[in-house]
Amino acid sequence: MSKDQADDDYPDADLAAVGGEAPASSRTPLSRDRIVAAALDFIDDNGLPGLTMRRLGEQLGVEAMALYRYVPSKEELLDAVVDHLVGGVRADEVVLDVPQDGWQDFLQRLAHGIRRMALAHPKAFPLVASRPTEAPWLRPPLRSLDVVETFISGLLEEGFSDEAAVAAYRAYSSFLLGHLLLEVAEHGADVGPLDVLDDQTGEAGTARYPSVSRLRGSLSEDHSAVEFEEALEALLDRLTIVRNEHIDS
Amino acid sequence: MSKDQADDDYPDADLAAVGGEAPASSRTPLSRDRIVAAALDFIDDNGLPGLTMRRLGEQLGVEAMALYRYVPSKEELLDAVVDHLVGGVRADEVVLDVPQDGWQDFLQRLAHGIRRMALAHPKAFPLVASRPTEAPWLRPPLRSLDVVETFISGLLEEGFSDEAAVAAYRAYSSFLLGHLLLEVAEHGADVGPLDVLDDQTGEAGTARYPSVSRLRGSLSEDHSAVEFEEALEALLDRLTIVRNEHIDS
DNA sequence: TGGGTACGGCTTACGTCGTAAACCACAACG
DNA sequence: CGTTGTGGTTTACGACGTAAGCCGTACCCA
Repeated sequence: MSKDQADDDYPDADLAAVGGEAPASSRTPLSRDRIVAAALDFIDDNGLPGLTMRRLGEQLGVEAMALYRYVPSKEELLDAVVDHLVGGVRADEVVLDVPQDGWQDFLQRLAHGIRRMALAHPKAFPLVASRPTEAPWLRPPLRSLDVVETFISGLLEEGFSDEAAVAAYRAYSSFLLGHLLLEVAEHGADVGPLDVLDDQTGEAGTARYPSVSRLRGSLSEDHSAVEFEEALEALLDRLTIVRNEHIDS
Repeated sequence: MSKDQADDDYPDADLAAVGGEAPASSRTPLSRDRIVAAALDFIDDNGLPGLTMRRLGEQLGVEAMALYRYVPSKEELLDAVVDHLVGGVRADEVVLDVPQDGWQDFLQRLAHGIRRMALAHPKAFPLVASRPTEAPWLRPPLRSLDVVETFISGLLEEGFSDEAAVAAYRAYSSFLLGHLLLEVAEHGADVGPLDVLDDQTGEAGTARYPSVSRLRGSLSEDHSAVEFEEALEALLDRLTIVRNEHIDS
C-alpha cells in the first residue's frame, strides 16, 4: 500500500533512506545483460559477500524476484558475471589483434589482458579464479576466441607432446592465478563498505620476528607491474626451454 | 521433554535418522579444539559450502548455539580452522628439522609440507588460500614457527635487499597459491555429497576447437608431483639467480 | 547442609538470505 | 470482446547466523 507508481505525479521521494544508490534508471527495461552488468558493478563497489538478490534488485529499481525472469539462480548469475569478465578480455583489442606472432608473444598479451581485467575488478576476480576449476580463459564457451586454438595447436605443432602442452598450460594458468590473486587481494583489501571492520587486535608476537615485522610494510605494498612482467618472462623462458628439449629429443 | 540424558540407562537410539553421522561421542565435553577439528572434518567430508553451525553442532551431538560458547562467530571459527591447518604444517617434522640447511632447501621442504596439507584437505585449502590475503605460512601468529625468521633473515643476510626479499617471498607465495589451488580443485572436484549436481549441459562448440577438445581429458587429470617439483625447482633457481645478481652489484 | 554462583548447553526469537508460487497489470492479437 | 503472453509484485517457506534468556548440574564457602 502507498507504494504504487508508474501513474504520473506525486512526491515519490519518501522511501529512499536505504543507501547511496541512485533511484536507478528504472525505465530501461531490464535484461539479462543489464542485470549481469549491475551485479558486476555492485561487486566492484560493495564486495562479493555484499551481493544479494534483494539488494541487486533494489539497485535496479526492481523487486528481487523480478531478476529470476532473466536469471535462473544466483549461482548462474555469478557464472554469467564471470563469463562477462572473461569475454571482456577478448574485447581487449590488444590481446588478440594478429594471432600469428608466435605463442610467447600471444601468451604475454593474454596474460596482460587478464591482469588488466583483474586489476579493474579486484573484488570480482576471486570469483572468476574460484569458479570452474580450469582457468576459464581457454574454455571454448568463450565465444569466438579463436586464438585459443592458436595457443594450444601452436604448442602442439611446435613439438610439444600432449602432456607437455597440458603441463605448459597449467604452469601458465597457475602462475596467473596465484600472482593475480595476491595482487588483487592487497589492491582491493576485500572489505566493502557494507562490511564491518573487524577487531584488528593482537599485533603481539611480532616482536619475536624482527625481520618479518620489518618487512611487514613492504609486504602489503602494491605488486608492481615489473614484478609481474619479470615472473611472466621467466615462466615463458622456462616453457621455451621445455619446448626446445622436446624438439631435440 | 522426553530427551533428558546423563542418568544411566535407556534405549536412547531414537532420534538419529538425520544422516550418516554417528551419534557422536557426545560425552567428550566439547572444547574449542574439538569444534575446530570437527569443522575441518566436516569440510573434508561435505565441502565448505555445506558447513553450517547447526549441522556442525549436530555432528558434535549438540545444539548450534552451544558452539558459541567456544567460538565467537563462524568467521572466527573458519580462521581457527585455517590456523589449525597451517599449524599442522609446522608439526610436519620433515619441514622444520634442521633450520640451517640453506634457504633453498628450507623453502623446498616448506613447499612440500604445504602441498601435503593441501592434498590432505583439498576441500579446505581454498579457505586457507582465500583467507588473510598474505600467505599465512609466514604470519607471526603461526605460533613458534621460528624458521620463518630463518627464511626472511636468510634472504636478507645473503644479500637480498628488502624489496628483493619481498619480491622473492611473493613469487614463492603466488607460486604455491596458484599451483596448489589448481591441483586441489581437480583433486577434490569440489562438489560435496550435500550439493546437487548441476546441469552439465552444453558441450556444444567444442567441435570448433579440435585441439582443445583433444586435450580436454588431459586437462582434468591429476597434477603430478613431478610437475610441482619441476616448477618449484625452476622458481628456486630463478630466485637464486636474482640473489646472485644482487650480490654482484 | 544449604545457598550462591558459575558453567554448559538448550530454547526461543529475530532478521536476512535464496527462491517457489501465486497473483496482477497491461499490451498484442485472434 | 476474450485470450494469451510478458514483466513485475506479493507472499511465503525453509535455512542461515546469532542475540538473549532460560535452565540443570557442579562446585564452593558459609
